[in-house]
Amino acid sequence: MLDIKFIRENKDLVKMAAEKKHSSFDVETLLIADEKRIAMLTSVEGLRGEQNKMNNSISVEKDPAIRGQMINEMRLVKEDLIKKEEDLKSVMTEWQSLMLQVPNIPDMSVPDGDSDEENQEIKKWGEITNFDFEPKDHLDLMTNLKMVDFERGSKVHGFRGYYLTGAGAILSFAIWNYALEFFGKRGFTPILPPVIVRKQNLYGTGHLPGDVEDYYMTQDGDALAGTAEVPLMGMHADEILDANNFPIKYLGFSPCFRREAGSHSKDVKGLIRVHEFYKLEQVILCEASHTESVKLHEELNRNTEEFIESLNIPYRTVLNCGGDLGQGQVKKYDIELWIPKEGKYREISSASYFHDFQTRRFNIRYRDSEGKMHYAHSLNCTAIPTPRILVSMVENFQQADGTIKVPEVLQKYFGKDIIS
RNA sequence: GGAAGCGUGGCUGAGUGGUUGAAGGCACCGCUUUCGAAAAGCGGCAUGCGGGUAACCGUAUCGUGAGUUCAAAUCUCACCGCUUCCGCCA
Repeated sequence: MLDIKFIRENKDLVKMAAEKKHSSFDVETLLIADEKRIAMLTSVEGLRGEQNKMNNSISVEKDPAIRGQMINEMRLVKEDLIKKEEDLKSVMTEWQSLMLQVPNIPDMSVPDGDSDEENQEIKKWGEITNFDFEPKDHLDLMTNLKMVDFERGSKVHGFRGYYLTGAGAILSFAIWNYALEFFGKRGFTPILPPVIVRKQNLYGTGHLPGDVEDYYMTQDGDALAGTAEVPLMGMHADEILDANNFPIKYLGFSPCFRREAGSHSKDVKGLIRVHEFYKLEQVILCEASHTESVKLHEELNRNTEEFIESLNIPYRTVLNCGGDLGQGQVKKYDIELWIPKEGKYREISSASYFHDFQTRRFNIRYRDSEGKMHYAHSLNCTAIPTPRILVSMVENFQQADGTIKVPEVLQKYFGKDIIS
């Protein structure tokens, strides 16, 4: 959500934002609705004013005859008011629905482009793994080592179902424990949030109204969150935060549910694209300063890069193009890990900042040192997704005999240095 | 699942139809006093929207939504949330 005043004063910017994000949103439609809204509001408020004034006179009037006459007069005003209020309400409904579709303004540094194919590589780390044998893909490797069971996974869950078994399960716990320690050292408070969330939280983060098809819903109308970002942001909804605690840093750990509607032909095999997975997610709330947002955005992304570096997996970082940005995102980096068998990098992390786009929707505010109220800024970045991280880990660290070396930093959590 | 109660500003807590955006207290911010501090005294202190250069004016907001009424924090209904008791259960 953007400030309507800002939209009015910067309609060209909003128009450019929609174009850059390849959104069909038309700012002119909103501005017309807004003019109507203001006109109706002014007229309704005028009538209400009249009513309030008269009501005050009625309440001090002692003479029953005069009083009765006044009340009768007010009946007429009320009829008029009811009609005007109905008109206002329908304009408001249209206005609100349009307001929810306004895209946030992307940063100047965001490149043009239609899809993830046009994201710009800004960094490459590590040597691409060379094998003196024919490497296997993660399906074969993990199935052979009984780390994963896709057949029974789809028997029980259906398409995209999987079981992590034995070493696959233990390795996941090792990663989670290591990540908890790694990010804990960087000032993040670990949180286990609820994942069954009210829909309003998805509106808050900006996932709705855009992506309705992507969510599993319960019979009570709640949604299963696709990321801990949702409950972590909802956590402070309607609160006035103490600015002394900024930046607030949370490390959420949660199951993540994605219907993957519309991606049926993509990544049909393996652990890249699944309906449920676990993710550690970094979320930050900070003061309303662009500079601070930018600084923390770099920091968040760097945290995950350093985490991957400590695992010694080759990666690259891309700057996402306009068409690959979410509605509320100002700028985004993706971190992609090298997948040897596919011969390409695959996304495992996404770092973005939103300015006050989300906090406006969630009504998360704070007072500055002068007592003035502001919406906080929000940011988030994947810390580590499992099992997706396993794909590149097992493929990169496989050996000729089909066993897998455990990254050094994980060994103390995994208990062994080889998966065999 | 059954029963009862509750939901007011940053916090606490009055307020059951009429000049109530809402008493009192705490916290916070000024000033007085003090060498300084504490204490005390005086004053200030909600947010959104619209208008105005501004002082300010109008309007809305007492969990949410609908309703009754000339008028709702106050009455009615629904929903949401919380608390307590009983039952059930991982």
